[in-house]
Amino acid sequence: MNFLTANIGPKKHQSLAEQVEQKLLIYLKANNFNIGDQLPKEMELAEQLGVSRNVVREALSRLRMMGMVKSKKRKGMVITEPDLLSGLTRIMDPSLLGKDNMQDIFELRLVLEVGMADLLFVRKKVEDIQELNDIANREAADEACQTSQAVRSKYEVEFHGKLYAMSGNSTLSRFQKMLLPVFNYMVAVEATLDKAPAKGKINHFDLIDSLEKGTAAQFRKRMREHLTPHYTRL
Amino acid sequence: MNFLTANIGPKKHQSLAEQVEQKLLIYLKANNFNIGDQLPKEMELAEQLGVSRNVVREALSRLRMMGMVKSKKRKGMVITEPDLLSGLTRIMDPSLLGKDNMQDIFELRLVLEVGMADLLFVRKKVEDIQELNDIANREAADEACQTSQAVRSKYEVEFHGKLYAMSGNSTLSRFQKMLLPVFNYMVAVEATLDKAPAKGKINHFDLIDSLEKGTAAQFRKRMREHLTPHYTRL
DNA sequence: CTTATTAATATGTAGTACATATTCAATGCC
DNA sequence: GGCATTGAATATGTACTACATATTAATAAG
Repeated sequence: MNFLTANIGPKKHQSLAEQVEQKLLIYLKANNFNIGDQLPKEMELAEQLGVSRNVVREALSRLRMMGMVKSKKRKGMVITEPDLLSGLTRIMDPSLLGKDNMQDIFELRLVLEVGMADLLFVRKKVEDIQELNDIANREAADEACQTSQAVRSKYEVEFHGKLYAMSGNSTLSRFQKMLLPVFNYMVAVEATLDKAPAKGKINHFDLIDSLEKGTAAQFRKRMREHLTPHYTRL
Repeated sequence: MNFLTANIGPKKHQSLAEQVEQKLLIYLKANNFNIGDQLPKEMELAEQLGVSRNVVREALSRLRMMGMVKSKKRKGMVITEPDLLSGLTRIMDPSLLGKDNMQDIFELRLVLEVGMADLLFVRKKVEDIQELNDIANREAADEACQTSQAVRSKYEVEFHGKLYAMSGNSTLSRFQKMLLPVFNYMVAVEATLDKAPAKGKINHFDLIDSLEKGTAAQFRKRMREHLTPHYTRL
């Protein structure tokens, strides 16, 4: 049973490459392959699917991009584990995205940082708290924070980035890094609209304090408060 | 200035298709195109990049997959707005992903549902509350819930799906739908490990009640409590 | 038995040819 | 003149061939 001949329904005006991509995905999902398993060679796939090798390669190019397969010169192709964020890393850019998508991303960040609390409390380590304190202390000592939004932003990114890293969820952490340009863009737009990015009542020390001695619920509340300036954008 | 000749650094053993993809991405980002703008034709790109049309098409296949460009037979290619989740929709499948990635996704769901509270409070409508009540009432009246995990799961999905929809964040909502198979798989594994998916102390009516008359902070707390059975997996 | 050479293999790249869909212009008819 | 039809032009979509490249396997030489 090879599933390469699966009927993918009456999609309208789909190119062969798209159809083949779908069939390959069905094929991969249905056969429960393991990482490292060998795939048929391009020519075999082309014959089985009744298309040219060219079309097969255009479809495989997509799978390769997602990290689902890897190919070597004479070894052929093997299954690999896809990268969850392979697509996002390429398109997470203010110059490529529209207003709605950026708003969604902006909101997503707020959701993540407030919802992340339990992960942090489960996985926090004393060294982590120490590092957060270091960042907050450097921030407090840096006079440039008073005048420069860029400097403020630098510490903000460093502090919150550390929180994501502490979550122990590498997908989450990677997502945050990708999200930064979009978020910064949104904040910049915010600034031009005279919606001053006023500092919330809760600062980084308050967050650390809660993380160290408080509860997840309290931390969420403080984080929500800390992010209040951004929540006005909803 | 075309940026197609951008130096993409000394990446080792990259195929031409990958290199061209990168160059095209740089090209698109740097030129601040608008949706609908025309792109050079494939042959022109091939010449400018010094590669065959074949290679260009393999790269373009990826961009098409992400929804960044659309091409029509004689019109050529135009810029379109990429789909944030085009990659994820393809790979979000338990049979393709490994343990770590699935754990990340599992956690992500918990983070999202707890962190989502403020979006819900900003955007909730009376009809939404009504619909949530309908779901919860149907669930309470359905005796099959006592015996069948599948039936319980059905209402669970429906209720939480409605919450995502209420968030007003379509990316978030779409993500939830894609996340379901993975989450269900994790729960199924959970079940075999005898970690009974005991019901939390907070049920759907409690969540509705909070959403209707309470605060976001309270809702987060209840949602966290509602999800407690799953939080044991952290 | 080990090493060097050679052959075989599957992907990567180039190039040509043609199919297909769509636009645009020219033609011819009323 | 206005309008429909026809036909040419164009860019993508698909097929096919040829060869380059890297890697493995087999073979020959010492």
